[in-house]
Amino acid sequence: MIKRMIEYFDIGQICNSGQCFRMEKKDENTYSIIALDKYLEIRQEGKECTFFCQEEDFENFWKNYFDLEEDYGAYIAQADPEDIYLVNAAQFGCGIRILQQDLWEMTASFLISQQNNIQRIRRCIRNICERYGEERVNFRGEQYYTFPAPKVLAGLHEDDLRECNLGYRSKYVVRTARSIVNGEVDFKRLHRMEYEEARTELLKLYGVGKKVADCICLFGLHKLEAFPVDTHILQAAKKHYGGRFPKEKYLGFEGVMQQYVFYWEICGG
DNA sequence: CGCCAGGGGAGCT
DNA sequence: AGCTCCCCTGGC
Repeated sequence: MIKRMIEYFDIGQICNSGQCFRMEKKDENTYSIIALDKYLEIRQEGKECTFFCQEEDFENFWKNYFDLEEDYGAYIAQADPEDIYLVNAAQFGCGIRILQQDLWEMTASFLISQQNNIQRIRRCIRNICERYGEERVNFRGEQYYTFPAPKVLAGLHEDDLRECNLGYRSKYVVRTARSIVNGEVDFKRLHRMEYEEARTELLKLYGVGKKVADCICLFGLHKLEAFPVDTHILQAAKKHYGGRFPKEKYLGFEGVMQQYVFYWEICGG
């Protein structure tokens, strides 16, 4: 059990920000998270966070996962003070962090996300994990499941994933898994690429367009300059910016600002 | 029952 | 860059 006082961290906001589909609210102050083969519970009261895990896992994994070394207050402070909308949005979502999640899981998750709502995305992913992931047991003695590796999903038929409620998106996931297994796209090399190059590489995957590629860059490769444009961001841009968000003001951390706008649009107002 | 929207994408012009 | 068509579920 690890206790820390953390600034600009709100596990509830992170859970609702739509970047992680394997985080659940257990009760008012407690959330559970599954990442790789690890299970964590966090309790938060104000700035005081309790991580229910071993010191070693916290230092070697979760600290990085939650991007705790990064100063998000510094990002928020750079919001243009004349941009009242953005200043308010950043304040409203000031506890959000860009999680450092698994590249393959993010790729599959955001393939599933298209023309889909967050609740059903969660259910799709839970179905896939329960059916094709590996079983583990948490510290409470409860079972949980890992996200299946590319080679597992590559061996499936499209209809197998339709049974997981993916609908027409199942062919995207199966074909992409095969592209990774047969080496058409080298996932290990993506981590060493700059944003633009990684994005171009991801766009080669069947079912990955600009929006999904940027989500993968932001959440799976931690490229903070990636700025996914979806329907909500587009609506906000029309309402408040005459059509296009001024992301050139935020070079290098465009994606952080995107999250504040997105979170405001789905949870604010 | 029909309609429509949910963090789009492919394929074409 | 903009258009059409594609296409699955759940809510109304």
